[in-house]
Amino acid sequence: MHLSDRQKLILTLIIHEHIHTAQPVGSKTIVEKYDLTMSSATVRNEMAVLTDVELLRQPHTSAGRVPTEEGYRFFVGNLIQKSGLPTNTRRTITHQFYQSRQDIEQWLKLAASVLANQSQAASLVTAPHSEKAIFKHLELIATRGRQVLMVLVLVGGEIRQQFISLAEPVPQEQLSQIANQLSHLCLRQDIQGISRLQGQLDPIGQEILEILLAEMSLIEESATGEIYLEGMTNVLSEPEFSESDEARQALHILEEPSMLENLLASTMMNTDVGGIQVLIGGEGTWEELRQVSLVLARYGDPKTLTGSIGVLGPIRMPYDRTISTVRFVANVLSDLVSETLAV
Amino acid sequence: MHLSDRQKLILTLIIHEHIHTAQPVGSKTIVEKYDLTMSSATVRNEMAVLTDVELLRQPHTSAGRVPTEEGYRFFVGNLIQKSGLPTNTRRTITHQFYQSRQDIEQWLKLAASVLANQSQAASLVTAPHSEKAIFKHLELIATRGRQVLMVLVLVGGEIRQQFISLAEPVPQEQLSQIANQLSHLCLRQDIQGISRLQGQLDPIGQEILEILLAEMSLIEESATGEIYLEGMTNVLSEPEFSESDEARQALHILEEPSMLENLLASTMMNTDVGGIQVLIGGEGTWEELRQVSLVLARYGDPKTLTGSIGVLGPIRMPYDRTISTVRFVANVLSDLVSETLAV
DNA sequence: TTTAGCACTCTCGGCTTGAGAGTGCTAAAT
DNA sequence: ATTTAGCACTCTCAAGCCGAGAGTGCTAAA
Repeated sequence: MHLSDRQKLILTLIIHEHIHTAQPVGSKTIVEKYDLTMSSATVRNEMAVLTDVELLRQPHTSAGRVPTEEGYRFFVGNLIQKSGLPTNTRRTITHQFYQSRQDIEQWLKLAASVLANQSQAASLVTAPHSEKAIFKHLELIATRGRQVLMVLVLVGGEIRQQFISLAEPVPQEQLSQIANQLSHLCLRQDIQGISRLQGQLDPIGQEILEILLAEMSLIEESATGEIYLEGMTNVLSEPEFSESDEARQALHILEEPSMLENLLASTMMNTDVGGIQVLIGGEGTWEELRQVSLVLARYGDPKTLTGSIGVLGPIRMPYDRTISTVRFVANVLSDLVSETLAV
Repeated sequence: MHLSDRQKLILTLIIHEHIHTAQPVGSKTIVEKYDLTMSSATVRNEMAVLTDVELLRQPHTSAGRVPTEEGYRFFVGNLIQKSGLPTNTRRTITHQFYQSRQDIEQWLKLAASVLANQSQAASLVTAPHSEKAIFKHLELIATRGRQVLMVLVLVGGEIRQQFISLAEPVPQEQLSQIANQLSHLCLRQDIQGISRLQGQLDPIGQEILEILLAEMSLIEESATGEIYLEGMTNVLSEPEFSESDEARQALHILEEPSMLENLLASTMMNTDVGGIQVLIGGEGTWEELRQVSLVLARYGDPKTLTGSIGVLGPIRMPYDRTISTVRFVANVLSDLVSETLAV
């Protein structure tokens, strides 16, 4: 299907208008609001055509037109390349990142917060995560009796801490020594490498080694890192969600880590770092997302550590703005991650 | 104000009924539903009295009665002592905790999840936090160039990790040595104690000491630990929130950490561990909470480490059930925390 | 090809109306 | 002195009706 320039213009204007009135838009409205040189009748004819090819829809005979999901997709398709963020917005955002604490967790929270505020919608950010767990460093800290705090650092910077309970109390001295020994033996090894050490250590070392291995497989198995959400309430203030049930279902997906991981896994599979995915109205697959759209991106270092960020808002969200924000924040995070965390 | 037993009964029944119909309840209804031995006229007379003392309210002349906030308070007051959780529910919950990973973070997430599911409302859990930061252990892990990962453990078990950037690159060997030295020097010291070490160390040690101090004051300043939320969407499915704005405002408070910390600080001040606070309809102070109630509890070790947990639901929530759940989960957490984290 | 004009359709808010729910009062019954 | 039956009264709510307004599609002229 190919559209004339005029048809594209009209489609764009209708979407644009609908996005911030949340109302069906009529022929007269756009002629007047945008000072078109043609008459409303002409617009009406074009609108009829656009309705035929299912880019527009009329809720009822005598209402204006509303974009269909296909319409939004067309619109977004034309949009996804260009669209930059205003320089001062970029500056504000960058500034916030560089004056926050130099800490990956802070950055991720900040990213979630920036996305939520800029887009006035719900945002999600997953911590960078690598598919392959490679050992970097281990610490053991005695707490009380047999309880020991284990801190495991992976190449790339993922950190897990966990309280473990040993078979018998071990003094801090000895723990440090074991940690040191293991740190050296395991450095830059993956799970296979480390499991080869089994049986070569004293009993306590062996005990810890097993816990270590269990933890590392756990990390490899999980599909994403920690998930940060923000701005759920923003979505609720959109007029189309005053009958809250539609919004509830969508937000519920965000709240349920397993569902969200699924969604991200299946969506981001074929998206590389720097790329943007726009999911409009659930794309026929995700029933619960029928009334919302998702703008998603990957960030990080393609081969090693990646995470996802995204925004969930009403279908009639300001895509240009949202896409550029998401893309920009993804880039900022990519930079920060590769600066700080790389081996 | 003192009520006759019959009045109490009627009040209780009305609240009970209203809680699961979400409708005003009339005299005839309760006589029939609860097989009362008196007639509806009698009930009506009593209802008139209860309305006079503002425990009940009628939305309009010819509707049934609805409890006022005061009414709920009276009801909850009679309730707060007793109310135990069914044994099998207790078992289910305990079971979940003991089969989860032995990790404070997991426990807190689990607590949030249990509360949200059991009460079908929104839950909040703050990580245990002590007002006084006491040093336990320090680790420094080289990552790349001047970037160093610092892991700080406090007595009580709070852990902070942070990437720091030193003036010049330092090899892991030396970092370990510094960490060791500092760990010994600072053991069980508070901020004052540690600041006395200033100037007695080599330049790198000094640099790290300062970051350490900054971090510790940051911890002391913050009012709560990490906050975990869950089940926000549960609240949205309540009928009174189909006009979503009321719910939005309340959920917004949960989403905004500063507001929530405020709320917790001012509410929990005079609640000791094991105690329960029930905030009904914002108690006149919290405008945004007018339409909701909060059931809050403290857990942890009174003198050292405490955190808060709570449930936010519609005013007409099943208080008995919610209170016992919150109390039970608080106790479980207290046990786990004191078992694991104590010095 | 575009546009003016017009008849037509459909929604939406306002209004009315009747049914139903629930009350409060009064007078009789216990 | 309570309790209860009876009844008139009040108010909401859903349904139906109406007219205004918005917007369309078609036709015929420019």
